[in-house]
Amino acid sequence: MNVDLQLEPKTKRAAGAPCCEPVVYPDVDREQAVRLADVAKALGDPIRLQLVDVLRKHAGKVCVCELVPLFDVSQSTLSHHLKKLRDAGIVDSERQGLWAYYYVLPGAIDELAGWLS
Amino acid sequence: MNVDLQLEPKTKRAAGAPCCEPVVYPDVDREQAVRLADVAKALGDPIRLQLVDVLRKHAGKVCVCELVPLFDVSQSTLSHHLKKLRDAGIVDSERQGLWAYYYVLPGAIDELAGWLS
DNA sequence: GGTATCCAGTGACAGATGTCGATGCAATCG
DNA sequence: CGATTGCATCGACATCTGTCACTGGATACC
Repeated sequence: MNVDLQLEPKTKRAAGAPCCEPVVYPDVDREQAVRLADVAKALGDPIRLQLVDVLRKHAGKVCVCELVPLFDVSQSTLSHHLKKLRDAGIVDSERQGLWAYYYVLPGAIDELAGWLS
Repeated sequence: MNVDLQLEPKTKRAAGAPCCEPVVYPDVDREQAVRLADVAKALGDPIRLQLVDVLRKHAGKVCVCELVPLFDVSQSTLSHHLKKLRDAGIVDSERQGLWAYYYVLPGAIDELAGWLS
């Protein structure tokens, strides 16, 4: 790796001529980029990232009432973040009487992890 | 994996008593979460994600004039996205006469990739 | 010097985001 | 039934974000 092709000294193009043909193209198409970016965006907040971290490491379903005291935000704000993670397909929830239990859906994160590696 | 500890039926707490003690804690501290979230946020836009994809796959330094025609946005918008990636420490640039060449800084992405895997 | 080219920055603007308090709602307890 | 509890949603607000047209600075050519 690190091929580092030497920067060929481009000469100024002739007046009116196109600058230069693109020689590189995206490997991921637009559609996949939107999917991956959606997941990355959902992880682009420290609270949401820590939420996912807690849920992943716990390897089970965690009650919202255990999550709220871990963060320095109001309960409604945390609920909002959990909804964002749900909308991004990263987590899902399950009602059990009064309580709601959250857990990670492994698939969505794996696609981003695969692209990053 | 998938231990799936059975959801113990919590009984309603006594009036005034705290709901339940948190038994799970984040594995990444706040500081690391901010760093990781910053990188994820920078990747949270399809154009920026494709930009990084192009730069990574090309394994070299790519001229801005090659990047512009790949995307359906104005030059100034693309420059704005490149600045965001620079600010996040994901890419850096190098001037060569009139042209600017961008390339990926491997480190920043690796930390996020490690956390995701 | 004068002109053309590449690219970063500015200003503007609509829309999204993070946050809170207040409210709503279903389930549970007494 | 009435009261309480856990959680989602609403309304409001300030801030951030993505986009464009325009400007400006540096470099290269004639």
